[in-house]
Amino acid sequence: MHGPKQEVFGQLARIGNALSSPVRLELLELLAQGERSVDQLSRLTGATTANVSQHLQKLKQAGLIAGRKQGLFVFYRLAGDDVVSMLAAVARVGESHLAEVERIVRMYFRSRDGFEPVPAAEVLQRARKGLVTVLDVRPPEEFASGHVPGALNIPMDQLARRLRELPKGREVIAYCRGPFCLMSFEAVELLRRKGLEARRLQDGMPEWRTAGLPVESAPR
Amino acid sequence: MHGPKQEVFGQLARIGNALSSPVRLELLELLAQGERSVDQLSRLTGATTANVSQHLQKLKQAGLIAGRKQGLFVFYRLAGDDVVSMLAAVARVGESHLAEVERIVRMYFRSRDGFEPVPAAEVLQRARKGLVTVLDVRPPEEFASGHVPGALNIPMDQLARRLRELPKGREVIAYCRGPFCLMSFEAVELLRRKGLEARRLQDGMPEWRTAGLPVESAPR
DNA sequence: CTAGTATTCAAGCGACTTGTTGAATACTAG
DNA sequence: CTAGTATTCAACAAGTCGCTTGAATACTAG
Repeated sequence: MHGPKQEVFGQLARIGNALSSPVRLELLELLAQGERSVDQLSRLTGATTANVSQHLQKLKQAGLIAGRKQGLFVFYRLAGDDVVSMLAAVARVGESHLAEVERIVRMYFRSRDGFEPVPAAEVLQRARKGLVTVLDVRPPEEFASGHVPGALNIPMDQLARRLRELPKGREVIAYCRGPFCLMSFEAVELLRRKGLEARRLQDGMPEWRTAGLPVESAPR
Repeated sequence: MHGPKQEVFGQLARIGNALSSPVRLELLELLAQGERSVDQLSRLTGATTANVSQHLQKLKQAGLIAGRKQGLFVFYRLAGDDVVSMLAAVARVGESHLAEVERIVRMYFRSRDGFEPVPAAEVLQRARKGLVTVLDVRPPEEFASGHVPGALNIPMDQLARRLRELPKGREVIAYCRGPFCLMSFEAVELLRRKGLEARRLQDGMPEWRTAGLPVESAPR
């Protein structure tokens, strides 16, 4: 049993294979924020450099990421926006058909934020009118790689002591890396405890970008 | 390094794992046509029953398929339309970023059909006006599970001797299982050799259904 | 050139995956 | 009940995967 169809499926199986490790999924989530070098990724995930390198090779062979060498560093990035869409599709299937995912989401994520997340289009509209403060709680390098126009960047681990930087009396819309990134949930929880009005943006930066919405980035 | 995010990624990795075997991808393609029993699948793929059963278990654990027991048979089906969308997303990534897939598609698929495939919306419109004949070249059971309204079913292996059943002077739009199913390509090639005007429908039945277009199915 | 650093390569080992085989289970027909 | 069939389970060998370790490569700084 072999033919062109089987050959194509054999190739597509390599993509599946690339997606079959939690470590690689995390690497993809990080790369979806912007390009990163091997040891940045190594530090962010806690894995050894060699190990991260091997995982990146595998992702590269599956066509999901591409590398760019600059001096001593190799900067990896997602191969295209379609990769983000694919990951979103996988996440959607997981959320609707894997009981375990549903359970974790309900337990750790939804419990922190009783409110519905705000759709991207609505946020864009209200931000343009100056009605809300958009808050990006990711690390500065990720913010620099691209963020919602006009967003304020206060990394999650500094939010508690930098609350005064937030304009008074305006609702805050927080976002971070994506649907499984806890930071924006934590941000909303913290802000509400401090008496501010806060909600989460639906999904994170990669999805915003893929939806074709405007992205602002810091000059290199 | 572990937390809710890692747990979710661990679960999603099971979906990746399920997609990491060509055999399982083929099973999913077949199940996307409609529900099937284990030994139907075994015969269609040529693998042993036990082997197919094991693969189905894995797909089930990943939440991609669900089984329904009826008498002696267990009929498996896709867990939902989002699974079809996910597979389409994977295929799109493969086609745009894996050189090997591009090569195979160009070599075996595109070479048979120099014409652009027809988008689903256009086919529906023209079929309703009676301007084209929609031809389903899949096996009868798959046709019975759901087909384009008004389509004619002539399985590929019978097409050569049943050409007369096609209405004269009308363009034929052929379709089959999906983008990597050769049958509709072969059908178009055959029809054109015989002097008929023929083109392929963009994608196959599962994508048509998922796009929310009307589906007709035979009474049980 | 040399020293230093980011990345990749290579080897090793335990754990897991794949397909096969043969038996066990679950159901229908009679 | 018995016979027969669809499916699943269990055990096996061959192969692959995943992480670690230590060395090799490729580049910059000086």
